Amino acid sequence: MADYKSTLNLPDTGFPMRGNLAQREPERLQTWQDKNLYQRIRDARVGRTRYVLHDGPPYANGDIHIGHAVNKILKDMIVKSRTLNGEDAPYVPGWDCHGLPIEHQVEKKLGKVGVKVEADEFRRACREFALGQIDNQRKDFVRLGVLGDWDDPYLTMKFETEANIVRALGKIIDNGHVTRGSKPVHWCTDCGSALAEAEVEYRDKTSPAIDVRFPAVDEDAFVAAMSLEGENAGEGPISVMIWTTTPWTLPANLAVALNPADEYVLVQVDDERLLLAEALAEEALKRYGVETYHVVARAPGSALENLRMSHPFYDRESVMVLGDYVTLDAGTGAVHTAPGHGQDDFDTGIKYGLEIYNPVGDDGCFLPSTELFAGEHVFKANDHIVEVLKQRNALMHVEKFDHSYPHCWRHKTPIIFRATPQWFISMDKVGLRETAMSEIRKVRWVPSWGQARIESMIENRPDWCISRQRYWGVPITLFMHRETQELHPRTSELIEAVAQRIEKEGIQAWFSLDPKELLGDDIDDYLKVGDTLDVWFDSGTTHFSVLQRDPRTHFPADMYLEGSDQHRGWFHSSLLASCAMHGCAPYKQVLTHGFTVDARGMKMSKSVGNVIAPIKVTKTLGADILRLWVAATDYSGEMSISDEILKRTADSYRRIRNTIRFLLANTNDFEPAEHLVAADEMLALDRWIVGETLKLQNELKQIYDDYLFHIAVQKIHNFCSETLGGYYLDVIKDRQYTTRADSQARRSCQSAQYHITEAMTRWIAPILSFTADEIWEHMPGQRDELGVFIAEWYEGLFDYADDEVESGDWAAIDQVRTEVNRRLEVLRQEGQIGGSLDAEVSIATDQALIDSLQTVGDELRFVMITSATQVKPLAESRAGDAVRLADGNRVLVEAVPSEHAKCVRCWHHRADVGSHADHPELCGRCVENVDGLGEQRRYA
RNA sequence: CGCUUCGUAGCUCAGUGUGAAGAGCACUCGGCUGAUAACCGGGAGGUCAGUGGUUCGAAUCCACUCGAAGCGACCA
Repeated sequence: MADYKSTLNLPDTGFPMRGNLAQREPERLQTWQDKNLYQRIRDARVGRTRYVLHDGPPYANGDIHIGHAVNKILKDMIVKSRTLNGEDAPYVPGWDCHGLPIEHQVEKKLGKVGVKVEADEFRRACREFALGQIDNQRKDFVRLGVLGDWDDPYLTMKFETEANIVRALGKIIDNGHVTRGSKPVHWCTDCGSALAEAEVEYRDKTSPAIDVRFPAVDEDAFVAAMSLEGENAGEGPISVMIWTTTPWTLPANLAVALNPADEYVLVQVDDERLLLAEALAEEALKRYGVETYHVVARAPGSALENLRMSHPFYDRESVMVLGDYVTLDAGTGAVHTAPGHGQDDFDTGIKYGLEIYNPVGDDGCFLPSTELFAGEHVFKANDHIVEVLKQRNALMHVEKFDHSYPHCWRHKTPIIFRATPQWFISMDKVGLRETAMSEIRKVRWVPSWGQARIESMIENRPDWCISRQRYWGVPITLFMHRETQELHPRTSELIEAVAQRIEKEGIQAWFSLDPKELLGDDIDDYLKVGDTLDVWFDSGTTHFSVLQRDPRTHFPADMYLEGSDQHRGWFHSSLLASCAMHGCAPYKQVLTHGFTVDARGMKMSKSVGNVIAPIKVTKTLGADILRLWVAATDYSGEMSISDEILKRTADSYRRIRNTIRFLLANTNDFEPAEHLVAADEMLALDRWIVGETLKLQNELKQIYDDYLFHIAVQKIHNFCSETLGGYYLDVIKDRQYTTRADSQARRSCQSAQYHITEAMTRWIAPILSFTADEIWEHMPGQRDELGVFIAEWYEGLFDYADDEVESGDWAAIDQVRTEVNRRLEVLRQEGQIGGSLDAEVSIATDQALIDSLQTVGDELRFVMITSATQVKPLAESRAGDAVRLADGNRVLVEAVPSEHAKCVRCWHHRADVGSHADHPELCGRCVENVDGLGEQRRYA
């Protein structure tokens, strides 16, 4: 047998089947860095429409986890898809550098400030620590294939940024939003300092639960407010019963709160009358050991507002107030209220104009002015207070009570709520809430429920407390009058003077500042504020410190993109700060992604052991697999990840990779400049596939514009599997391999494959960045060494239009193909044929379909990948066995093994095999292709 | 406990009022050996979380239940 294999044009490529990503991606990263890829993309897009995705700064502490990876990869995909659109989409990464968690880390090493280390040195250590963390995170972000200005990120601790944070505060003060006031904060008496929410953990604690009498000042007023049950209102002193688990807050009591909607009853017990919530009366009285009682009057809580009681052991009054937060879970339905010791109590206090009274000092002991309990530590005072209540006959009952109670996460000791002076950004003083609410409506929220979420938060939130009593933070650079507590009249000017110093020396400039330098003679009257700013203020003002200052960006940003928790975090703080400074939102669009969970939808936690580390994935499967997972997952909800999911992702990666590999292998000898066949000279099927490619490309443009990456992945993958693998590429193999290398028949399908490769490589570039860049190097033709990332959407595709074979005809042919395959499978199972070329088929169908099938004439057999294909009217066959297709046509496929000899070259079974003396094993077509001018094809 | 979001084949996702629920992957059976640790074909697989309702008709709208996640509350 002659060797005809060498006369075939078989696929050949240096593009490997397996990506070996874990090993080869780092090498590719190095080349990107060597050629300064990011900067050169910037240069290439100068003057184009700019699209600024402003990076939400991750906190500079700890290794990156899968959530970081999702966030950065999504950002990168958006930036790259905008670049693909031809836009100038810079990416300036950032880090959030100040704040508590870093202080904790440094404290672990150096010890507490003021004890083992001076504040100045401590801050230096914090700065150094943050820098190390940034380097560590940066290398991991880069490894994920995220392109950005990694050499010059923005850091909230850069001197310049620190100065601008201070200026931002100045601007908000100038605009009249900043106020000073008291606020109850979590206070650890062991730390001697306020705790952030994150430092609080809830643990079980046993407390004394006491029921206390609050005697009515004016009994008649009570009776008058209520409706009588019987003939009279009973007799004896009236007491409102309260229940509390924190006796030590009673010295600060100023009110008793009732639920306005609940029903309260006045109960006659022996010779006194008690006020209780009706729903809790029986249980409470049982607790007091009361057996006989009767209700003498009742009223809803709302009727009792503003009535007055005597404080149980002080000579002052306590007022009846109303609060929706009062519940009937436990107690008496009447809540002892100390505005200085609780959030609800504080809010109520503000509402009723009560003093925010706090008799407790920093050390957790009652202030010297506190009657009866001066100097006692609050928790130790509990017993004393119970004792006093007993003496005054105010105590009705006492028992042990187990409940969950806030504790300091470091000391594991119970903490207290305590009002302290703080700085606030007022929500309503100058209409900040209103501005923010109206700005929210101008922003595009993706998904749309993000809007409702942030609206409800802005609507309900209290004033923003921006002061912290910390070391590692941007200082609140204010001078306050010692007597009047007023800000210095030259505050604006002073802030700018301080900012200029911070610009040169960092925040330490403020802490080291001798106020005299700035204040001169005012020094005696003014106090230098020692508080630092809430870290959310740092990141919340990056629209000012970065977007408005950095020439690489602009304000407002086109996009903020973070996890859904940031509606309370960065989206929120940025909106408020921007509205307070500029009166508008800092972003045009906000995109939210969900959290990563495991295969069962459970959140990842170290203790459960279901954590997947992104860097581990890059080291095993490669960053492109992780990127593909991010892209393929619908980020609007929870994002599941597990080993199986990653394995499936790797499978679908291989499908895409191999499809492109085949395209490259088939165009190995193709030089577009020389061989590209003009559209109107290409075969119909080849023009058709280019048209399909264009259709998909147009869909993808829209899909990328809508940030629906998971839809893009589905479509691209489906295109590879179905349209290409299962149809087009399968059909053209014969022509690709067997026609003459330089024939129009072959160059035509190579041209189509070339167009597809050009287009598809760009499609996947935002997602499979490493792979797309690798493909680019193997693609035919001369191309830019900057690779795929500089490319814009491929313009070489064209619509399909044909007078003979219409688009609908191809669709019809494809439908029939499925029926042919079904029939061939039966023969195969019966052992009658192996490959489909062993068979000859006969298609009996309705006239409409016959017309479609015959548009491609004899070449139908190539489309069906059979040795012979015949079409005939259904009437000439057993019409009853026909199946009905989706379009209504009936079709019956008959198939038999071909009786003809098999051509050793093209494997078709043809009658003319052996008819040529020089090539006894070949069919006529192959003889023509080997020795003659080559066969002509028109359609397929 | 409250608010918000989500729950479609083993996996990732389409479908959001009307033809008997779709795709790819995985699985399974088979083919090819000229994409070969690749490729092609056939097949099986779902009471659309559950229950009840609105409707001629619901995976799709409403209510409740269960499960998950985020945020908040955990308080007297």
